[in-house]
Amino acid sequence: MRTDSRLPRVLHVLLHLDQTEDPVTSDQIGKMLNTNPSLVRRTMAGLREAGFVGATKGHGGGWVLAKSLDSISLAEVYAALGSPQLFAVGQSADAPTCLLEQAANRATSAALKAARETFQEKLGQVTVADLVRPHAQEIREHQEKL
Amino acid sequence: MRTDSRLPRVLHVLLHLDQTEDPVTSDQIGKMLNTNPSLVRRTMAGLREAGFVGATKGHGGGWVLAKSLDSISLAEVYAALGSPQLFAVGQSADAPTCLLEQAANRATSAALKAARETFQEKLGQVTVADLVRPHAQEIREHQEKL
DNA sequence: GATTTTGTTACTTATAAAGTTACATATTCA
DNA sequence: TGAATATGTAACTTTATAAGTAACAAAATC
Repeated sequence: MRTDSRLPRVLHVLLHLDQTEDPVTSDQIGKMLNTNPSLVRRTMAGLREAGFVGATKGHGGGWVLAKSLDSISLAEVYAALGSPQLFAVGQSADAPTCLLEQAANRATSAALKAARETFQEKLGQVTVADLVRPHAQEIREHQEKL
Repeated sequence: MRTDSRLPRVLHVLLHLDQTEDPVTSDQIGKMLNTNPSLVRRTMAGLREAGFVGATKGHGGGWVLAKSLDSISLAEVYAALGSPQLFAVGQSADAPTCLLEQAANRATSAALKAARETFQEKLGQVTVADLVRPHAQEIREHQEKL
């Protein structure tokens, strides 16, 4: 598959939405992301369902933030996108009968699982608001060590 | 892209090669992996170049182990495959000019980088021989904590 | 010299996100 | 009310990459 760039893209959108009071149309967002409005609507749908943004139709309509960015973690954004497949690497078969193949799959899965947990942890430690507050995360991590 | 299953596949092959003295042909391996010999040769090429296996041509030829499996870590196997792209998720663009997009990419990359490090660490802690020695890894990890 | 087997190139297929098109539905404005 | 603006959504095409396939030269064995 092509690399899935939805996570950074919607983060980008959320940060922009935070900079204005007015609704931003899918067309405007599409120009920001260098893509088209239909894809924007499709991608943003998950965020709407999660209650992070609202969309209104008609004149003066568009997308607005429905929640403060400091109350949304990156992990929640990823989940709102449907927790897309994280890895390009995976197991060899679903239910191999060969014990050696099972062992190979177990080892691969164990490493991927650990990596996924790290990914989720990292995303969970950061809010969308943190992204535009450089050093905010470092400070937070420093606090955790005390 | 389709899910890359080369890592578990070659691990599977290495474990099988360890169970016999005789060379195993690409055709036989292909049947094991439910694929064809050409793909086997292409996939195994990296392991040959890394010195993990040897291949001989002609009658009675095929693939043999060239190194003990307890001296090969999973990380080395992964590297021998060319360190294939690990993630299906990635950044939005190569060099965005928008600062907010840069921030979104940084956050995404940071989480992926941490996940990759975990993945590599996990692979580095296990040898191929460990895979068929259940509990061996748990014991090793337990030792590390002392 | 016939057979077997690897090494390698070139091409096709499969998969999932991205991208595109189209249109129904809802809202606003004149 | 009717025109214009937007979303919501379905259907389709494009793109990227591993997997899969075919073909054949080179090398080794019988």
